[in-house]
Amino acid sequence: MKATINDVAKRAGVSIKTVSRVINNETSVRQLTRDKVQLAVDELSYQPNLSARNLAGAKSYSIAYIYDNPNAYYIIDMQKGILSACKQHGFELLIHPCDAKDKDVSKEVVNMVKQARIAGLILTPPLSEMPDFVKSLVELDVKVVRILSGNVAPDELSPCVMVNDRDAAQTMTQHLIDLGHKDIAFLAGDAEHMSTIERYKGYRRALKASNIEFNKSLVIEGDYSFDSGVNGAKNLMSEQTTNTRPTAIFSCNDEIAAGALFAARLMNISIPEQLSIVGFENSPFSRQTWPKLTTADQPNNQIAEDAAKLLISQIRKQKNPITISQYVPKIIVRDSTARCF
Amino acid sequence: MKATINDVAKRAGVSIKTVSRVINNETSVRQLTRDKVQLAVDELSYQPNLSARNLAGAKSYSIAYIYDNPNAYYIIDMQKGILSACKQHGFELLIHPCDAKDKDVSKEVVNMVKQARIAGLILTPPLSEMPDFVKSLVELDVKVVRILSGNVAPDELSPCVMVNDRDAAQTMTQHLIDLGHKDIAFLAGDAEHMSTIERYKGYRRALKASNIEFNKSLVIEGDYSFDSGVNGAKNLMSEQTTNTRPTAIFSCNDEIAAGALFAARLMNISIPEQLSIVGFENSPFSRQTWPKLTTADQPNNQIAEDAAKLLISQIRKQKNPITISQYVPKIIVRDSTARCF
DNA sequence: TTAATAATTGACAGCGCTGTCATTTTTTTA
DNA sequence: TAAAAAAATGACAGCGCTGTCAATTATTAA
Repeated sequence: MKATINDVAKRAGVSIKTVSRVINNETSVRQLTRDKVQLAVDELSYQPNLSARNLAGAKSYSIAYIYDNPNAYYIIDMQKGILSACKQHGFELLIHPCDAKDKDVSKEVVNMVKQARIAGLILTPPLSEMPDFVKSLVELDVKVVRILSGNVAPDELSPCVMVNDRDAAQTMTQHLIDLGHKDIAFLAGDAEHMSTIERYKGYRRALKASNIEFNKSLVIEGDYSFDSGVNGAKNLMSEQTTNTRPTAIFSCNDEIAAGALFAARLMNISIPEQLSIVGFENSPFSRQTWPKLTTADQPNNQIAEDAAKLLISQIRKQKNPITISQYVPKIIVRDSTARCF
Repeated sequence: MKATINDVAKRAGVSIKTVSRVINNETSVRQLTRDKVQLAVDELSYQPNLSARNLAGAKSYSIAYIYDNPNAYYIIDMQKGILSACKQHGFELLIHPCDAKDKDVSKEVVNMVKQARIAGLILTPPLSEMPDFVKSLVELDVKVVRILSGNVAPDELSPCVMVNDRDAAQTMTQHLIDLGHKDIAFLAGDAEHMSTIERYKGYRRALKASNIEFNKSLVIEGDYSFDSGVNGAKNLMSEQTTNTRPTAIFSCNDEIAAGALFAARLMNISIPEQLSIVGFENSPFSRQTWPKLTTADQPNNQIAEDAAKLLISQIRKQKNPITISQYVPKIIVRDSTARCF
């Protein structure tokens, strides 16, 4: 059956406590002893019992992934990355979906953390962007790592893994500019989301870099939904509009872009001949629209694994763990963009 | 801080063991005592420590959700349903993604179950449809509940929650027939998946019920992918084809349908005027295609919660738990179907 | 070389709960 | 009514591990 720490101790000819020291990577174990123990561990393919550890120690070996994100693909990817880090370090993962809009989220999550003796938390947008929420968690006896949009962490509350949407958005906009577009519209996601803000900044920066005059009427407020894309594009492209009609549309995510595509179809505007449209996120369905969407992809799996590792090293109080990784999403050019007519 | 069983015992004026009996719903506790204890439990909002339980008892309070399904929305829904049942019954959920195509899945999962002292497993397609895989798990000391396509469980290996794709597919096909279609094609998913088989049976049954002659050349083999839909529809609708060209296409899922939509666009066939197309699954993007897809929706959340409850009652060896719930997906009519021209 | 110091190692209690079995209380039977 | 049977309760060990602190061994200084 399953080996216990006792079996390992006997086999290695040392005390239980010494085995415990080795598996916990504590100092003050002679190398010789350490090797002996490690050998026994390997031979018995021993794995510490998480329940016993959690029960006995002051430490906890559980981390939780708290999420509220409408995008299932994102969550699944994150989850997989986190799980993989957990497996590597002998941690356990608790999954906790919640509703960011609920005014009691904070209380609810705090309770859950207290109840479950959790060592650390991973937060993704939009939860990671809610300062009060984050603060109430940081004040507990848990480590927190946030995944966020931006170049620099917004505060010192916790280490963060940053996704540089700004640079990606700039590159994306530049792609449009390189195709000869000058009248490039911006279909925003939820205004309070950092991803929207960052993508907007990147968009502006690209225009500026190419000396293209910014036209405020080409920026349409909205949210991260298909309908928002439909309405935004209608707005921009309808016959009655008094604005300059854009020749390209930057959408804050793929859903918005899909909405814009839908609207274009409605108005008999052919894509990409009469209008270029780009998305952001590389959701699976960005390959299943007509035409397939040019979009930006981020390695969510990797990001999540890094975040989890960062969290675990925080928990173990290892060296200098406030490393803030930065990822820049990569542009994927497909069929929804073309040279300006 | 957090209340322990000891606190409850003191407050209720009974022994620890009696509290344990109450919270485990054991018999042979007088109603009066039970009430006293329950009161103390409520007052202290006591929740048993899972680690201690797992460690002390022979029983385990962990169940695992093993999945391998490309559809993230499906997994997230399932997960949420399971989580909700777990919370209600004080169980813990382990998440374990795996790769059904890997020849060592079975070994890998078996190991994981042994390692983690898991009381039960929830399996969804395609894992739930792999007899050898299921068998190797059932032989361990764990309860298993499967979620499957069909009317009746394929075997006695474990209790199952059945999703009646057949009836749903029949209704869906009938919808097409009601619109005057007679030449209805069938774009299959992976041939070995029960969902494909069941949906096919429903399709055939609907044709038969309306005395429509079955035309084998309208059935196209494929898999559950966008590309499969593209190719299938091209095949069916191209100019050179020698077959009857269908006036409607039944696709085994929304991705295939989206592919068919894509192909139709390529071939300048207008939907739904010249061709009706239906999907299956009600994935979010079925609302984001042009035109929006008529599809079939199933209450995954509820299915998952039921499956988890069934599993937990199995674990507790309660009464007669081999209840096999049956769900019939519901047709959602949108814009991709129209009366036959 | 020996005493003093530092580095390793181990003995033991106890985390919060459940299982076993003994004890007490209640109910039934004669 | 007492004795026997059944039901309810409790005492206690122990699940596998970690924390504390004492004991042992190795290393350094004198």
